[in-house]
Amino acid sequence: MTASDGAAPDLVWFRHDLRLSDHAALLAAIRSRRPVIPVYILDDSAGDNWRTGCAARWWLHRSLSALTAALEATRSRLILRRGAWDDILSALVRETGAASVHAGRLYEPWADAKDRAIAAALPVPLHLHRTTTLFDPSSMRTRLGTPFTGYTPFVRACLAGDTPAPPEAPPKHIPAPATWPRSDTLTAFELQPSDPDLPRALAAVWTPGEDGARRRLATFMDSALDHYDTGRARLGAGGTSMLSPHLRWGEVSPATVWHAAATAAGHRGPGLEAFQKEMLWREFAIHLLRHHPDLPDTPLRSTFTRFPWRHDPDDLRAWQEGRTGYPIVDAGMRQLRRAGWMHNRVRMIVASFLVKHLLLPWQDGARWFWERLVDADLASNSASWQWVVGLGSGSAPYFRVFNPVLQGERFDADGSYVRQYVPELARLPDAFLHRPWEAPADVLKNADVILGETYPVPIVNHTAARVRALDAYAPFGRPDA
DNA sequence: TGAAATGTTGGGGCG
DNA sequence: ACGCCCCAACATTTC
Repeated sequence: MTASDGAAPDLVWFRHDLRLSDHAALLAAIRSRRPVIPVYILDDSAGDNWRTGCAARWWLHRSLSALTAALEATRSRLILRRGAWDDILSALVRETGAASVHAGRLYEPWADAKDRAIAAALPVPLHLHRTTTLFDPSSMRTRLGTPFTGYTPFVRACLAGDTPAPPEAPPKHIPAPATWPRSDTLTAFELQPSDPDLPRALAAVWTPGEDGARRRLATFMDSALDHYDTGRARLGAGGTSMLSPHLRWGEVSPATVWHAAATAAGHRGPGLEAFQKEMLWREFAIHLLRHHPDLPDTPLRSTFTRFPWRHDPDDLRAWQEGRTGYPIVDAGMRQLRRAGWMHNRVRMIVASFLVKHLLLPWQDGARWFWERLVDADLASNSASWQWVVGLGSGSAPYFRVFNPVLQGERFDADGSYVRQYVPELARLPDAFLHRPWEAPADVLKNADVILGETYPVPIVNHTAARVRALDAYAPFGRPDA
């Protein structure tokens, strides 16, 4: 028997912070010197109409499994429950006689009201901690006291303030309660995708959980960080950190990543600076969502609610399934389906293609990404789509239309990315890989490509689509006009 | 974190 | 030697 046995426990409610290291809520509970009961509650109604997508649910399943194992290694447990957050928490407090609840704060539009309601309903205090961001997205303000609208001033403010606090080590010991409440099984969460092939494809790329995150971070530090400023343009694996899903689920804290990078980059070079600025895009998106609750659905420029989006289910489906006839677009969309992830450069290319070449609503693209990305995050996803359409201040101007051929040739010059995800084009020579419709008949024949049969003819002509997009967007003008 | 059209410059071929 | 044209390379502007 330890001193803590029999005392009222604290609940540590895990949400978007599925880790033991640098976890402010967990550490606060341990410092209270009470027994700790770690809890995860699956509430499918919590995200309003943004229920966790299928790829992200796969990730969550694996991450919860990893967190359970990590807690059991410290002789603790993870209590799983399915149901409404407030109901389950009230029940758990009642069952366990908990003295308080500690959790990481969320910044989604619905989170505040929900947490306030929970706090009001609970007979014990709900303590919220910052576990998912480097800076506090609520308190950051311009000199005028207004929220930031542009990325650059936001970055200046981040870098002018105190550097993020260094991460804290994981607890060596998590005091256990005398008795554990009952737990659902992970299987009962029904997080596995209906497509039986998806888990194998995802598992080939990803290792969800804190250990997987730590390995991914270490690999990135060793191999790519120093040249990140130029190397991230490479579309094949190895140029980027691929930490986004680990950060999304909080398997590693942003402070851990930030400080690891700053320490590992032996010389403070452009690689480190570029990487930290990417992390600040993530913070900026959270800041934006914090102050624009309708960011996921509603254009930041209200005039765009009247934009004449086309409605063409066939074109939308061709885009989703990666058969637009533009190899770089199709490669990206197929990487999304197979790996639950896409290189950021390609996200911009395919997004531009949807909203410019096809004139289809960005909300449809955002929804598809939401369903298919393992790193699907409401803030980053929404902000990025708005950025591509040209809706935020400082975002892409309306006349910026990516040419998928030039982008492919510039960033996938050796064709390895397209060949990996569009294997039916693999035997085309580099000169025609990104423009198969221009290949002479004998070149196509030698590569076993039959346009319109083994690979689609482009669903739109680039030049015509570009003109159409410029005509459609011009009346809506510049983003900051 | 564009692309395409248009403008400018300078070298080389050629009559 | 000269003017002319072509065109690549680069810069500027326009969408």
